[in-house]
Amino acid sequence: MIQSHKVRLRFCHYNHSLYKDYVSMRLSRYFLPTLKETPSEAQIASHRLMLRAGMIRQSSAGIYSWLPLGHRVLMKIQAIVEEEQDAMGAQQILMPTIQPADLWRVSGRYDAYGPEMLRIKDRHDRDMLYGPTNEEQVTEIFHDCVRSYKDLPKMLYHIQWKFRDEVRPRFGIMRGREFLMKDAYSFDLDMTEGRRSYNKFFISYLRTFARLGLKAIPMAADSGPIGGDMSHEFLVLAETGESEVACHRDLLEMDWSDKPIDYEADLQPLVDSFTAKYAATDEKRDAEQEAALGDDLVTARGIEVGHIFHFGTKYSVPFEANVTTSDGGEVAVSMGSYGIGVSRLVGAIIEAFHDDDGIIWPEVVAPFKVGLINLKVGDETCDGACEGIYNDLTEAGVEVLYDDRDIRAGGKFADMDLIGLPWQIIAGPRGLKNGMVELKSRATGEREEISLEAALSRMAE
RNA sequence: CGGGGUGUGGCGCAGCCUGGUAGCGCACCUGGUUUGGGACCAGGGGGUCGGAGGUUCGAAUCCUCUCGCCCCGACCA
Repeated sequence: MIQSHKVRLRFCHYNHSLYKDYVSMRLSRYFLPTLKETPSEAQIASHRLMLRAGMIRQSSAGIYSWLPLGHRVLMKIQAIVEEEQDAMGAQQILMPTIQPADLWRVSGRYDAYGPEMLRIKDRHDRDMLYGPTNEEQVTEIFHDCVRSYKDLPKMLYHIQWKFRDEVRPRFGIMRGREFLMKDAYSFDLDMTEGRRSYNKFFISYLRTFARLGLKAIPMAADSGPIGGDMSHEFLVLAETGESEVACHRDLLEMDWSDKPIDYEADLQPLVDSFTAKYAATDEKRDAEQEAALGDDLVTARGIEVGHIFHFGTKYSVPFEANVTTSDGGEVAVSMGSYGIGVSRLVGAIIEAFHDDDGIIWPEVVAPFKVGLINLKVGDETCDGACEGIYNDLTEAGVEVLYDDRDIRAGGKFADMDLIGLPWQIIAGPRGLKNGMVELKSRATGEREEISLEAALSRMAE
């Protein structure tokens, strides 16, 4: 019943790295506590649907447990983020969630950060904190381990739970206090080299979000103390976005999901082709430029899913993260940091893909590819056909969620639409008499009556 | 952190104003009838009404304090 197949995803936020086979499932055994009614606290679609689809449960304000269905999606998103980070040359590490306050005293941020930082004391009465980010930690590691310009450039990333004690968490996991984030850090000899790293992340982010089925628009962001043009936010357009944004229509048309990128080539022209076009978050909008765009102007609401930033020597100086140069001198390395809100992406994807009946997962992150509905459990023909479909698809490497529960058809349809698997195979006694099943696309709602064999080969493609 | 709201079984809610010992729908369990878009009948289990103090013969209900959660705003991946 449970068989290994080619769908492999990596778990990485545990103590050891391991590969896990994602398997098909029988709904009668699956932990999927769906809700018919909407919990009153959920205001926006993604929050509502994640609770109703049994993906998450709230623990306290802005803190959630991830149930099997939600966890699967989260891990799939994480796996795609990892693949794209690996592809651009970043290396995965894993830093702690709990950090010593002393580390943050070096950069001065222990006092600067304010009540958003969750502060803890250990049994020895030492000041600790639950990390809201990891610049200090990674810079210390770099300081300890790297001496020479010959070791540069380096790009390190990790995917870890972070905590920011938001005054007002909201929108479910979209703005929780605890959240899963990919953050990466680049180390270069100088700003010029730093820009090369920055550009790699810029392009890599376009690919990552495109692969997830999202249109994420890079928009100039406040670049802080360093100034210049080396900070961008990536925003997904969605009705329930937190801020009003505007951009050139052309930026909506980009699709990087299947374009090969040579990360060692000069990426500047590519980056320029995006940054040249107008794109602004609400606080950066410019009425004059927008008027000039005319029909090419698009305004919408946006969800920030990524942020890249070059900050030079802000941390390398206090941590003395220096390298020797080719002429025997010594310089503090030039650094950048690059974030992707992994858990937030789950919400962002749902905001972008849902209807009144439920979620509509893009296939790449769908918890299962196919939902198999047995319309008459207990009927020999139906049970036999469904077992066959279930086993054949699973063996072919297709993830199937088989609704073998002995409940009414309406409940199965409703649950399947709610959890939003891309395809439904509906098998009932009526069609099976002639060897036919229904294949329904969740996205279009289209249903076609096709032979059992055709359904199998279509899904196994 | 300012402003507002809310807390009654797993979920959604009524009861509170006008105190008399807790109710409805869904879900759950049992039996039966049903069975292609969230069935019906009968029976059943589950709640110290967020917590503490007070008023009273008596408090879900009135008073005081407190905690949780949600919404608007400011702030943020």
